[in-house]
Amino acid sequence: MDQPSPPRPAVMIDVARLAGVSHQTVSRVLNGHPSVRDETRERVLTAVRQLNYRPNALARGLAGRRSRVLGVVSFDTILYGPAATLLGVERAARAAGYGVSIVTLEQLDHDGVSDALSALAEQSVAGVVIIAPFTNTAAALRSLPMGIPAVVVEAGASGGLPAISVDQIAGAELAVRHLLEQGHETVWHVRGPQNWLEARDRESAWRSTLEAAGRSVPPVIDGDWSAASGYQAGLRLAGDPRVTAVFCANDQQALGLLRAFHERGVRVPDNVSVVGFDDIPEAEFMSPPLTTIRQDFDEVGRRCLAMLLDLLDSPVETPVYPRVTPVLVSRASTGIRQSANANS
Amino acid sequence: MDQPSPPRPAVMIDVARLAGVSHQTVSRVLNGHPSVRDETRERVLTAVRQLNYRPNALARGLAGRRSRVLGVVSFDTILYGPAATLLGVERAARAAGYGVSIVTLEQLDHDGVSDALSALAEQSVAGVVIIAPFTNTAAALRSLPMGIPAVVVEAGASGGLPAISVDQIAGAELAVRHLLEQGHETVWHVRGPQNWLEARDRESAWRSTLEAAGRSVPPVIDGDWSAASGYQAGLRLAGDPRVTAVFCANDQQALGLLRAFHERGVRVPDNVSVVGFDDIPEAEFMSPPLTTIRQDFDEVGRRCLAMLLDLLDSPVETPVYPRVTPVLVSRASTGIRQSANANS
DNA sequence: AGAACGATTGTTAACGTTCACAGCGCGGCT
DNA sequence: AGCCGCGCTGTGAACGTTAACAATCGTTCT
Repeated sequence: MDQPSPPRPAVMIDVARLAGVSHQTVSRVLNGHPSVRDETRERVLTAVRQLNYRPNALARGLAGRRSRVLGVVSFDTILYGPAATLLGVERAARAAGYGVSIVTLEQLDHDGVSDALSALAEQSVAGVVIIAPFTNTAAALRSLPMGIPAVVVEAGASGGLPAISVDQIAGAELAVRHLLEQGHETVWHVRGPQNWLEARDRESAWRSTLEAAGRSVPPVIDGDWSAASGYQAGLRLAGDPRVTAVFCANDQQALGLLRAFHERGVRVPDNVSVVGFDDIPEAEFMSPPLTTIRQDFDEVGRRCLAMLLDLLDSPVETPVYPRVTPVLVSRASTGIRQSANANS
Repeated sequence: MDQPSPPRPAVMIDVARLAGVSHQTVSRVLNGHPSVRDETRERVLTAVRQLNYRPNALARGLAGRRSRVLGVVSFDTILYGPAATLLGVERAARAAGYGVSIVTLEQLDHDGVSDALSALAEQSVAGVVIIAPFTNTAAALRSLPMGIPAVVVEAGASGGLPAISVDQIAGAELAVRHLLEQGHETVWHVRGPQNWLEARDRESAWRSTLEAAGRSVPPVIDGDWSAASGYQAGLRLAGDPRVTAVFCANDQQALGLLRAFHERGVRVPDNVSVVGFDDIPEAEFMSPPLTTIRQDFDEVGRRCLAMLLDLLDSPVETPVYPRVTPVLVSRASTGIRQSANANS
């Protein structure tokens, strides 16, 4: 009788019939194959619109080799860094006509990464972006017998896998130099969790920058990215008169540190200057507003995708992309150190 | 010659051959069909392990009807709420054996939602979770001629679509009551962006709770979730002696507000009490630690998924799930109001 | 003029799985 | 004895697309 809007969505053969061509011609038009007459192409496209036809990605993936879907393996998508990177990748992927499937890791060991990758392989994703900047991710990846093209975010020397990274070394240098230039004798450091590569890079750059400037290197304080750990570090540092400048491995830790200082009557930046890392949206509104290192995660996402697409085209050579350079955002939590230089 | 590890992954027919059965029997074993002899099942499973066989999700989706992949339409995955919900949904989905494809909305209008849903439909997802709590999402959804089962997070009366939501009304009531109980004459409100349903709910609950208690309702202050907008609001409220208690629509706004108060010498909670909403991880370490309303996003994610799976089983009746109840987390930003009540 | 060529289109066979149905062997019932 | 039914297994045909090859037509080269 009537089917004003067919309950079953149109498929390629329907379009072909309506346009009076074969299904293969429709396929050619959709994939931009050159040898199709303009008049035919028009006819097909009209039919496509008329039926509101959308090609079935599953069938596409099955028949062809590529699946227009990328996988993303992430860790804690509530953390600012991973979340921002994920968003960047997703945007870039969508712009390039790819869908994005995500898997968040529960455990960080070899099996965790392996399971995640298997799950994605099952969906036959065309490629994978791994946002899991752990020291042991590299090892896990190396031993993976997978044929899927993959790029890694922030994984340092990750077993030969192509990687995109923000230049953590440069960032930490910016932070330490900024503090030294303001007249501080040295800079203390609240580092991030040791199984994160970024944390290690920041710590070692902090150390080497101090050494290069001929300053003493104070003992490092442990942290785990959380504001709570920064708070603990703050309580520990608050009593120490030698502490005039602190570089926190991320902004949340800096927040906790500021809180502890505030409680203990340590004034920032009058008594102690503080620098964070990331430039989370809240940094500008902390008490006082936090000087920090900004990373362009959107750019990271874009480059990741560009790299992955390069890799899909020519799987032989691994493209090399430059590191993304972070910048210093100077706010009220750091100030010129008045005379009274350190102890004496 | 030799193929110690075949370059091409094994498929079902390979398993069948190795186990000495037909491909269909393999399929039955994999899908838990009851009528397979135990001995046969064992033989098949052994072959599966031996070949490291993983079923191809694309082929599965094409042949059967279901595709073991769920779609998630989200908005700003850097915001705490959406990010946490996304994580919750992903975890629950993975536990149920589903993959998750995400699409983040760029624009909030009808076309945006429509495009996102089309993109997911193309991948023939089994169902969709929509984390896009906008006032006009509802309208966009209603006019969507889609056959995909969908559940919506926080969408209030969203055109008959099944929805999971945190009880915003109850949350806002908790906040306002808490402040009134501490002796405040009334409570001011910095609301969220007007196109978010949650913002509207919180505002109207704030209003009605005040009215129910017979208190005057001060003019509402605009905000947009950002700390920056909270800061602006804070500057505006700081000079006003009538302001003794403020309920911010989210924690970021509260952060900005606290910053503005701090700058203007308004002490919290001595002069003004502040309550936020969400209980972001940073809330505990603000200056002072923020009293706020905690939402259990993990629970939201779990229920979302349970609901969607129910819906997949029986598409006829829309299951009804209770709202998730938020709780008050009392911290130092609110305190008992000392005598000196309001102005005069 | 004959043949070979390029442009355009159609035909058939994959891709790897599930679904629908047909078979087989065995026990219990009439 | 024959028949039905049940537990188990196999066979063929989908699903919707792309890849590989064949076919047709008008043109150009020798």
